[in-house]
Amino acid sequence: MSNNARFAEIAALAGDPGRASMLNGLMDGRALTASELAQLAGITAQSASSHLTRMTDAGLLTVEKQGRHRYHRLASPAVAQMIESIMRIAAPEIAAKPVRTGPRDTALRAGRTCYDHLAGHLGVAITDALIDGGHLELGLDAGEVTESGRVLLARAGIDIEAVAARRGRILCRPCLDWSERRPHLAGAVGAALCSHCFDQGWIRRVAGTRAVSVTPNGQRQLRETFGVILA
Amino acid sequence: MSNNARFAEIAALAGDPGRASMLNGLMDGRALTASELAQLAGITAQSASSHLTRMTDAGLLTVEKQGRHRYHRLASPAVAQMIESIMRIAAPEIAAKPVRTGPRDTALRAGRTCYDHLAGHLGVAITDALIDGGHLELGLDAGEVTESGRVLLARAGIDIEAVAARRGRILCRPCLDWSERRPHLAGAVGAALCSHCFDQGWIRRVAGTRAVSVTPNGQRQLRETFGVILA
DNA sequence: TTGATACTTCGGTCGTTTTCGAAGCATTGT
DNA sequence: ACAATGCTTCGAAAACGACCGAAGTATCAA
Repeated sequence: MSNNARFAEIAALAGDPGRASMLNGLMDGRALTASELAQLAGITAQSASSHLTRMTDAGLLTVEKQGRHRYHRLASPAVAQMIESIMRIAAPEIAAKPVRTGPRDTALRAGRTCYDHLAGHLGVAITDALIDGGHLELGLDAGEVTESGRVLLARAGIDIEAVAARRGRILCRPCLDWSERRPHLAGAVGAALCSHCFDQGWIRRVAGTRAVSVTPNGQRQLRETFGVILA
Repeated sequence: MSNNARFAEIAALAGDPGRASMLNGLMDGRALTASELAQLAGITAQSASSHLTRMTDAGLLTVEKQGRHRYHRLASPAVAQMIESIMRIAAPEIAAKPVRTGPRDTALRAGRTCYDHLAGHLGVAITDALIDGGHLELGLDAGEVTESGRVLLARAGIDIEAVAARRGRILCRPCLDWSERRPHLAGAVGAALCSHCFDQGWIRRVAGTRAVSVTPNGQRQLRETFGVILA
């Protein structure tokens, strides 16, 4: 098949409302069952099954069989990035929201994961705190960790250089998933920060949901390390 | 309309073979007439017209009326990036090609523009030369200009800081358009470099095509400034 | 073994979309 | 004014794909 035909095929897969719902539902990086995805998209299990097969065959999803459940997840970060880039066009009002840089109410009411990094108020609060502290600079479609940010992250135990070496180079970018109306830190650095928070026990998944809760220790650490202020 | 519906609508627009052809045909950043796009996609003018209207309405394209021609171009770099991110999924074998870092044959047979930066052998040769010289580091999905690269570009008259300030921050990334089988420098730095080459008269558009030719002076400058070796 | 749950496959209907011929506008050139 | 060119609108035919009911397979729990 020609490259152009494959291009159209991939885009067409994302271009059905039902499949689009599923893809966006998987944007938090977790694996969902076929039934959950069917319900999410508001279609029957039969239809969902067909859609999921097609998306898996095309390399958009991977599936993991576990008992009588089949867990589906996005096949790669590249797929998540594709979804986000489409969303950027579809919902420009989100992308247009400026990254605020002054101090503000960082109420930490809800946190969630978004593919591989932190989103929700938690994600926004951490991102804001890093920016306020001069550790991070985030533009409309790219970002950079400052020298002080490197020091800070290194002191917290996150090896930016290792992250950079594994991926292409440092990849820092704003994420615009639309449950949050403000950009928050994604990319390799966002992912590293997220897994570090889990590893340190600062945050925990709320069982059965995509939400994360901040542990008491996590609240203290986030405040002391990154200056994240809790409401 | 819900965000999800808009998402699906945008993706579906890219998901038709004819429209996909047109979008990819516009990836070099130039404006093409409706007839040219129709021919490119292999469809009649009527069909093309309908497609172009829809894509323009959806914000994917902008149109400029000039006499009895209507010139269509991608509406924004964000659209180009969306197209590229879809292509990344559709043609993974291109993305998987490693960025070569050793010295090599930098035959400079053909150059073209790709949306807003240089592609073709010219784009690849410049990118390679920058990497070889330690001025640029380019990974799978992000890149960075090194300190020596900043000095080099500044000496050549390209103000990286100004570029960075205009866009979010420095945005350096590999581009994977599929006429070239190797990544080349895109992003804000790639765009700045490209326009600088035009401004300095190092390269010129070949009338009526998307190709650029390197002027004799350009060949000398590129060799002396960036170490680009011409075959 | 029996029944329930999770999911897939089959088959047919129905709505959407793409397509192009034909006709209609607008602009340019003579 | 008239014809030619570039493009759009209209209308109808054809193709495609999404959908769900029904039936089939696999796993789990008694």
